[in-house]
Amino acid sequence: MTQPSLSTAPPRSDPFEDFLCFSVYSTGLAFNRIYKPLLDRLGLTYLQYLALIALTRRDGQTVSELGESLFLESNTLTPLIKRLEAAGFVTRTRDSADERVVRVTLTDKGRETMEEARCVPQEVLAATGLSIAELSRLNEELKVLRGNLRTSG
Amino acid sequence: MTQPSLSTAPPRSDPFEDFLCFSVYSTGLAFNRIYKPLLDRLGLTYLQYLALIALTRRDGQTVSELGESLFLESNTLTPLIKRLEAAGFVTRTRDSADERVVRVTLTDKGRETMEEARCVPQEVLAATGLSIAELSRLNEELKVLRGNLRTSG
DNA sequence: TGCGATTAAATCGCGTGCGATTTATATTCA
DNA sequence: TGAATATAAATCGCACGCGATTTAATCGCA
Repeated sequence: MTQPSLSTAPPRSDPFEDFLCFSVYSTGLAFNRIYKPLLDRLGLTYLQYLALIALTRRDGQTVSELGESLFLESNTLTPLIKRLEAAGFVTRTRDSADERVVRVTLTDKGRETMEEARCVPQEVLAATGLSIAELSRLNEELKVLRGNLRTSG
Repeated sequence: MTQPSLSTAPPRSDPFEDFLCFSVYSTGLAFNRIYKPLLDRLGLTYLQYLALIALTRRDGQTVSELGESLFLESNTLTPLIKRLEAAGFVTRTRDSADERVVRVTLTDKGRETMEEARCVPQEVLAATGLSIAELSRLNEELKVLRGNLRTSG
């Protein structure tokens, strides 16, 4: 044997090939990298964009209600919403009927910015390179997986 | 009409139902929440665990090589690896042939900890509630999606 | 009524991710 | 050789996520 065996060489292939969790994780990173330049123009981060989508669907939600949609809690959302408020996208007001509750409301600027963001989903869709049917099926499978992970946790 | 129309009521259902990017994002969060208690016992975060897996497959990798596996760069990896070093899991050494390069090597403690982590994948697998076939198919689909996102970015 | 329990948000500290820049080393090629 | 270029890590600042705790308001019930 004048050549070192290829089969004993240290593996240089993807060590996470078979790790579903890593595929989910790294696909999330990849999505973020697609969104970033699109949202930078609007002065939004991905999570801020999600929060504004939720408020566009239903304005005046409480921090907890937003958290149920986003699967996040006040330790993450309170600073996020304060940054959205500081940037002029939303206002935060204590509920007069229950002073513990903070309601988050879109400003005109917030609504206008979400109008400008109308084209974002199409651009992201194109970047996935998948058909609507494929995307839809993958989405359903992930929602099942997420549900399973959440109930077993 | 004595009752307000249901169809005009503000939607209270999941506003991200049809967002694949959100399913990926939130499934990633859900995975992290499954891993956290399992890895806390070992004194590792999820990303640290991934880095040690990569090193277990091939020890002595450079920061850049690790980055290729993890889809991350030195701005994320350098602090990560320094924390792993401070915790005694790895050593960092400048490559004598090229002093720009830093090689990361598992310590005995690092190898022992990864031995203790052997059972982690099974526990996560169980938490997914999916069959091996389903997991494998989903994994392949996500890898295609990730590849598409990366080439279009 | 009042006081203990509950609830909603906020706060704090730490570990990612990442754009932008900097530092140190190696390479290139006139 | 040596100055310009390229490359590998490191550094910096900011925005998440989240466990743990705190603060403030409401509820429950004797």
